[in-house]
Amino acid sequence: MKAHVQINMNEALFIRNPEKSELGKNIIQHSIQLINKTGFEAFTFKKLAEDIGTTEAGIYRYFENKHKLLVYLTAWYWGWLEFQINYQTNNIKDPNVKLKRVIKLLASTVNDDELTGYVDEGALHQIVISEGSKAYLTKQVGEDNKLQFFKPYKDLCAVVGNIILECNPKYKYPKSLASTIIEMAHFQNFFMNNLPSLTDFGKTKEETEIITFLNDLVFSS
Amino acid sequence: MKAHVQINMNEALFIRNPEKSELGKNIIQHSIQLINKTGFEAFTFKKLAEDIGTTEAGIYRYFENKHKLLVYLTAWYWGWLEFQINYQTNNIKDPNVKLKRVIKLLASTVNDDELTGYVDEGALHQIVISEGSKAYLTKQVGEDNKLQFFKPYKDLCAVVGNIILECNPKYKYPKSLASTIIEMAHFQNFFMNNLPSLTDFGKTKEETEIITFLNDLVFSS
DNA sequence: TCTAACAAGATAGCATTACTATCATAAATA
DNA sequence: TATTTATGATAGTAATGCTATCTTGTTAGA
Repeated sequence: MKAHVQINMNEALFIRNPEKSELGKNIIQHSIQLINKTGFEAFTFKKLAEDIGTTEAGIYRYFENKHKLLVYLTAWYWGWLEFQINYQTNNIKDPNVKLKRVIKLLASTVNDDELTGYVDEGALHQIVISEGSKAYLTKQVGEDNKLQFFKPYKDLCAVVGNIILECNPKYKYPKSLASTIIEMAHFQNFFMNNLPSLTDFGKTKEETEIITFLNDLVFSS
Repeated sequence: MKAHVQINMNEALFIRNPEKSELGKNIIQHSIQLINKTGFEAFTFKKLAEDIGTTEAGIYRYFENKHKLLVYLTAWYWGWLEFQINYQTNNIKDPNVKLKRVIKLLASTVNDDELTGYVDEGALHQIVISEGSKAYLTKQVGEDNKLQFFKPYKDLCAVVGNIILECNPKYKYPKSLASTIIEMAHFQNFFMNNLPSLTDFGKTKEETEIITFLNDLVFSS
């Protein structure tokens, strides 16, 4: 029997837990595909319902609105990524090697994780790149934060920040550097593919170059 | 007579040039305040029209939709900032001093520029921090880019990238480092004020600390 | 096994958003 | 003076973002 990876989700993000029903899992699965395809602005619950073969009202029984769904998806992704990082670095002693490994995980294309059935991590990774910031770049960020919606993201930053401190206990800005590399792993990827002149990787479009850039940035600091 | 700073705007961003009429200037001025107050999602042309005392149709004669207006505002900001940077660094010889100056300009609260009448740069700076990324994080980024909507942003990155190269001609990632510091000047500010645990400045909330962080990041690279 | 609870489908409806169109009027210009 | 042009006033329409209700099928408890 295969191990089942279960991401612990904040209850306030949904009305009914989507993990616990077929319709719920369909909502997650199809919303990832649809957001990816149309972009978050053009994405509506009506289209999603049509896609799934249910009704708009059906979706609203799970999520209050599309913003909460986006926050759910990104939170799930950060939770999953932290698990990946812990899993893939837990036997590494050298903090420098560890940090390199983390950067690689942050900046690499994600392959679909078989252990998580209905979630397509590759597509979700694309959503986090293109739409992720919209989860917190809102006027309600304060309230959302009080409800702990961004805890998985903050936890991940804390994990990365601590590895940075292990590498250099005197470094003064571990948290800011952690959020910088996490954001930049995604932004440089977006720029490389969409606004290439903002990067130095526009020609090759190789994410290994992003990794090298981030390594250089981090290890000279 | 005072010099008049005029930012050269892409004609494809508007239907009628807002700089050339009272209503147009009102649209710019009031949209900056309203987007700042309500956030871009809740901002509508109807509310803006009520604010100004005109009609929705009146706004549509200037801008096709609110996305174009946002792109216009951010493009204006980048154009203005590049002018500021050129103006405030043109007599500096030492590229290191120059780069420090640029970082300071990028990460400091903007005071309203008297030379630009109807534009409140301070408020606009806040919009660029909170909403700026939404101008390009869309599905139409490719088309918008073909129409040169992001030229002012790219030009600014190029300017910063060149200063980086002056400091260290061997550095391999000047453009990526430039876009990183520009983005981070804004993101660290947003995080500091809204998700403070993602930064190391949450307690003091001093933007001087962001500047120190960015300087450290850049000059160790 | 009967029944209550619940999930989901079906349908309706409503306020707001995101526009487009038309007509009248006032101001600028030729 | 005639005419273009900008604005205001008003209307209308499709899509969006919900909420409500009613029904049916499924599940779980008594």
